[in-house]
Amino acid sequence: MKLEKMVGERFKEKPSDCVVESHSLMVRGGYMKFVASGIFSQFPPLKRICRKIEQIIREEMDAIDGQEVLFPVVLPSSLWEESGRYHDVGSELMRMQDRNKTPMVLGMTHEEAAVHLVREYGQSYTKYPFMIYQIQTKFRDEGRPRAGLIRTREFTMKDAYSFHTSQEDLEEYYEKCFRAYERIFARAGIGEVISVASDPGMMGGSVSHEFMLLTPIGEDTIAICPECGYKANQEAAESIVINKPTGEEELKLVSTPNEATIDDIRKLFGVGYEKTCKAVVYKKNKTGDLIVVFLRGDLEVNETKLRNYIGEDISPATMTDDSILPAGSIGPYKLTDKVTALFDSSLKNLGSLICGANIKGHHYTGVSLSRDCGNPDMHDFAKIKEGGICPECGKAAISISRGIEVGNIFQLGTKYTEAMSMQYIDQDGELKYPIMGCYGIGVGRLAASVCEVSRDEYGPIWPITIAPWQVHICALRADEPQVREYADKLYNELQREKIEVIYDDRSVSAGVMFSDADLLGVPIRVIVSPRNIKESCVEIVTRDKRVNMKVETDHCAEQVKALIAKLTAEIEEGIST
RNA sequence: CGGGGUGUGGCGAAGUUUGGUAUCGCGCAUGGUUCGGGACCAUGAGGCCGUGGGUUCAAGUCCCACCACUCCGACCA
Repeated sequence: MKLEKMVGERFKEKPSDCVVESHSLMVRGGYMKFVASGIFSQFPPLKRICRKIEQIIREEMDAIDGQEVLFPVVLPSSLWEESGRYHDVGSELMRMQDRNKTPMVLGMTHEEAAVHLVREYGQSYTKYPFMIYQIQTKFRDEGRPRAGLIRTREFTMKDAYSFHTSQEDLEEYYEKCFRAYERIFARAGIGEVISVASDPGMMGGSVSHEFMLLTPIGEDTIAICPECGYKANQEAAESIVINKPTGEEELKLVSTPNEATIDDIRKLFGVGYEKTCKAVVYKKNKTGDLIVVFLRGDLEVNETKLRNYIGEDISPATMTDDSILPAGSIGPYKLTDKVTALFDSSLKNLGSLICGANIKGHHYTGVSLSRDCGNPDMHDFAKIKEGGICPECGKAAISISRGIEVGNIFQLGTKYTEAMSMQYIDQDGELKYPIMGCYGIGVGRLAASVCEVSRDEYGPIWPITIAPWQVHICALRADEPQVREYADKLYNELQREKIEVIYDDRSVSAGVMFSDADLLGVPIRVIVSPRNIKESCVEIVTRDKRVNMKVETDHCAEQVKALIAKLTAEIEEGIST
């Protein structure tokens, strides 16, 4: 490919609405173009990167006996009615009608389609286990797309679905897929991706993992224990708080006209967090019923845990002056029975708390939950925090990081096969529901993630395994016959060797040529110039600046090939087999 | 869904307070001079100032409505 004729253009100025580097570089580098919020077209460089990522995924899925299939983008709503998700899912599911007014949806995930495809096939236990996967466009009408390709509405995703006749078999396959994912990320050049335990959410099932690339711009929060290696998404991590038992004190009503927050209370009474009790109010989305969560003053509510406990959707409720609860003065003692009170385990052993009195501008001191509030049950509703206690090894060593979720895997169980009546006859002639697993990777997000962690101030530094081209020839002063003659020859020679090469023979200044090359991020660059030709040599440099050498023109092609082999080997070395 | 912000040639911005000829840089085209990190000179093309209404002799600028995009938060199967 000649750069001269490649569609898309590269430019210097950072687009005004880019807040993360991968987004800015991919727009500036002519990788993609904005079409609508969360919707992009891809220019050749990005398309090539995605194709390579897809190929890696394909090879690894095939290696664990995956069978590639293709589901439709547009599905009849009736299929989603079968699983019950047509009504469970919110507005992320794009709903529409076809010309006959039949309700249709745009596929945002394909569990239903997968079950639909194989439910006649899978009628006998002898067919199991098997896994089907596709690489295809998904559409999720996200409320808030952001950060370029990190969170889009339309995106390409590899989604895989496995079917088993026993939980043990699922677990064994899950483990195989886990390893395949590690190989995929390593081959894509981001072997540093970690796996974390996650909350399965409304997907159903029990066990699930997310694959996270740690970076400050990530949308997920992850708890890591450096002592024992425990890693979990913050929303799934158990929060453990151990309080030294405190003695009980006399209950006293105190006027606190100006104290509404925990910090106000601590200042007024000169106490630590172990004396404070925070109240956070939520409402059930369906009924509007209020729920108050009480927890120790220094902690925050983990809404995922709360949602899972309640079993339905909730959202934060704002208390106004005419609400039944007085904002800033809500407490467990003498609380109205019109709301549900829940208690976090962080309040255990605390015998003397300062709590809101449920009277505007008043607090009680000396509240004992066991003595005054009927000794309520306590559950884990809090977010684990920096320095918190590790649920695995018990040391107070948890560190909190941000990460991009580049893949996830779930043990689904029989949620979909039951809902959609997929059954097989087992050895004993009994009818049973197959057990499912599902496994996803976002292709574009993975490309953007690599860019995010592998770049410098001038552009991306693509790993050779997913780079849009392997070699970039910069012919400085291609108007000089000797330069042109040699560069043309090299270009043809490399292409004959099936090396992917982008050739820049434009009559532009060296600055422009190098800047464009930096933005394209091709790992190996060959510089042909009058200066080099005079010495019968060329320069071979790598985008990451680790290699910078002059070689004789006659040996250039073989040196390039050796370098490609070396860079590829470096990436493959880190891969477990 | 809650709260902010922004819409002016392809890109980045000024102009809006105080209404009066559409402005700058980059890019693009043509010619010339340059030539190893986004060169220089000259000439030129390109904009119903997000949309619709209103006020006014006159609206990018003031008023009303709408739309789009974006940031923070919520949701994200």
